[in-house]
Amino acid sequence: MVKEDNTQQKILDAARSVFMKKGLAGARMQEIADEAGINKALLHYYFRTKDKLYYAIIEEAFQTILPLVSDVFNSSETLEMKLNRLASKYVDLLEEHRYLPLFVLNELQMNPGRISEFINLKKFLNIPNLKKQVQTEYGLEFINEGMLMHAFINFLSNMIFPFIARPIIQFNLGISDEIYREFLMTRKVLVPRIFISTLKSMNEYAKNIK
Amino acid sequence: MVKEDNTQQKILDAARSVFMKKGLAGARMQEIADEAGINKALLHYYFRTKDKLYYAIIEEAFQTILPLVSDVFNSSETLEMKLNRLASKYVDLLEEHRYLPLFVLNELQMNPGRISEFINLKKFLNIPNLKKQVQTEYGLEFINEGMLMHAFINFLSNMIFPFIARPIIQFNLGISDEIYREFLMTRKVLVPRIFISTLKSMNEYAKNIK
DNA sequence: GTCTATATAGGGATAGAC
DNA sequence: GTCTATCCCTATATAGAC
Repeated sequence: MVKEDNTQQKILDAARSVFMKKGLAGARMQEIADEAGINKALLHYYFRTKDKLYYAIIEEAFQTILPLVSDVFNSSETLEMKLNRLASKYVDLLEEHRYLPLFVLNELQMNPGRISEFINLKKFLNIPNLKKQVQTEYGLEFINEGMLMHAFINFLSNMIFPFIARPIIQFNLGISDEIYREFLMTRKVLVPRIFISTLKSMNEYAKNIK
Repeated sequence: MVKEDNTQQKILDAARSVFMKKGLAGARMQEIADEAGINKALLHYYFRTKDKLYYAIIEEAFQTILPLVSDVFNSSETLEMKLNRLASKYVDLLEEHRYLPLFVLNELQMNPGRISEFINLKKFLNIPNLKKQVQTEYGLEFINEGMLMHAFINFLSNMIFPFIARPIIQFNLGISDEIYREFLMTRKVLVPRIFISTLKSMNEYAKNIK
């Protein structure tokens, strides 16, 4: 009991690191053991199978992301505040956990059903409520739910994709870690602003069509 | 020599399908052989190792994407036409090859260097030229290269991310293939329009700061 | 070119001592 | 709880017949 938490934590840290870089099939139990400074048998003592260890990490990953989103969306702030807070938190989170987004997206691609227990998009993406806020706080009365869907997906895309595509962008354009980091930090304020300006533009467009 | 092209093609088709779904480590030579309707030994006869077969598929994937982008960017069309054509082609391509984007992004994450021979972002992302077109065709004189970089990354994000995140969005929001397909098709015209409206908004913002 | 059969290694998992 | 040794299956790769 003395070292239990400690060893378990070391295993989880090592497993997270290896699984995020290599995925389930690519990861080696030996490599995880090495990185944790223990031997293979002990991995199986704590987590009976590779699969179980993997899903401990998957669950942990989702529990890292979700409270953050949930917290913002269940607040009673103005839309502007919500967006700014969400963008800011996202950038910090993904900057710290560089492999997280691709890891999560891969798991969702491989196994969309298994993850449903963790994620409930509907809970966060309350379109009717979003619509109300857009109307009362910005007076955009021609915005419909379809437009909001597009705008929200764009918001997510703009937040997450620059992290996923980071290797190729940085490598190919010869951008240093430092510069790319600044680029990402700028987006904390830029992306929410673009979300609003996009909605305004959509609203104008819809008004003129009518 | 009689069946060579035929068998080789069957192998490539099968390998593409399996590698895209499972990745390098997750794919099984047996599964590829089965899907190609041949046996394992023949795989090794045509492509000596799993690795070589994998990189044949990787190369093919990049050769599918790049001419498309290159073609658009080396044309002398207006910016609006370029964007519309690029968006339209992208959507059709990714709709047809559902696993392509995540497959490519994974490879780039795993092995950013190895791929550099295929991709030359600098060639496409000619920021000075883009800036000139923005100024002459839309009169946006306050747009600088940093803003263009953000706008272009947003454009890419908005095009690609909805395909990557498709499983979770569809599954979780209970959206049918049919409806999500319509959603994506709409973006052929929507995303270019948002690119321009974003630049206009940035231009206003920059003007007022000055 | 294509097959069956097999060599060889790698890696997940367990037994058992301490 | 932690280790060493080992089991055993799976998967890549090759040999060799046709």
